[in-house]
Amino acid sequence: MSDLEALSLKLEARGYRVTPPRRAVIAAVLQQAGHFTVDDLLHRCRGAGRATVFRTIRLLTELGVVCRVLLDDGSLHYRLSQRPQHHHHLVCTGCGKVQDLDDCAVSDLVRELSGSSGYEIEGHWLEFYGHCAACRSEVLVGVPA
Amino acid sequence: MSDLEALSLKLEARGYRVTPPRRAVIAAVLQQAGHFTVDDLLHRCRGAGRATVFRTIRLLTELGVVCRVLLDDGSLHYRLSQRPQHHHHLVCTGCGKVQDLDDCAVSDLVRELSGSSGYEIEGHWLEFYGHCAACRSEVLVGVPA
DNA sequence: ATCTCAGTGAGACAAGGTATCAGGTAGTCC
DNA sequence: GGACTACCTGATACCTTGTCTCACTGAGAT
Ligand SMILES: [Mn+2]
Ligand SMILES: [Mn+2]
Ligand SMILES: [Zn+2]
Ligand SMILES: [Zn+2]
Repeated sequence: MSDLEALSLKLEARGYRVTPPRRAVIAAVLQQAGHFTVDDLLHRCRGAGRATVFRTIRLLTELGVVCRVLLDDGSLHYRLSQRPQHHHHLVCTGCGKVQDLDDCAVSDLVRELSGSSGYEIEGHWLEFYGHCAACRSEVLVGVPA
Repeated sequence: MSDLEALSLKLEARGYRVTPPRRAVIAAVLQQAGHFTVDDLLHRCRGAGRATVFRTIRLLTELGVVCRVLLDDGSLHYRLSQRPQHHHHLVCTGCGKVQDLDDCAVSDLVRELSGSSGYEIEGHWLEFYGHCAACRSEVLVGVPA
């Protein structure tokens, strides 16, 4: 079964219709290599209007099919989710490569904070930025000894 | 010395002129209770054009006078900084109250990740969301026993 | 007095996203 | 099959959060 079929079934199981525009958006998402904006998608996806692309991305986000990636400049990108559960990202600011982090690194912290702060903590944002090994060695090549 | 004077000196020390529009923006910032948008500021601040308000907020952010607060919906607000150093926030999604967290809770984590991931980690975003004690007890009042 | 340059505001522009609304179409019930 | 309905669609207007352009101003240096 193709990824597209699998996602179609997932939508149908949730009561959503799998229409040609939605199929087009999903296909475009599946073709994206790394993280992308809705505009990227629009350029690679004839067969769905702008509003529908935004609506479908929102849908896919709610279903956990894509995840939102917050870049260091504050802009939001999207990305085909590699993990169904809650997780965070390590983004290379050189090449844009994204590493999904296995587990939520702050769950202990959240528990601790819940106790000490008096707040009931219900959510958080966490993203890391840096340079991947490949981009680091590239930089080194350019630097005189 | 008033806060306004102190900030004026800080600007001058960095080589910036303290002009009436800048003074107006700073005064408006000092009057804000919690976090605010530039639009909030514009409504409470005659004496500076929109572009200047944005420019001044950017300046104050660079100087560490205000900090950016990322809300759970992804929108960016600003806030008079209570701590000069790098820190994170705990935001009440009920009343909007912001708690500044003393230290960066993920610095150990960053070090650990730097080793295990092969990335050189240079930055991160971290914000927590929840309900403060006051908002929690309010909710309880509304809930039937 | 003149020069220079940081700062200014009006307004254009841009990105990213939502609201509106008339029209299309899939599925359902008879 | 025909009628109904609920979902879905795209064009378009609109909104927010900024940045850019550009002619102008005004402080301060010489
Ligand atoms: Mn992810
Ligand atoms: Mn802060
Ligand atoms: Zn890289
Ligand atoms: Zn609260």
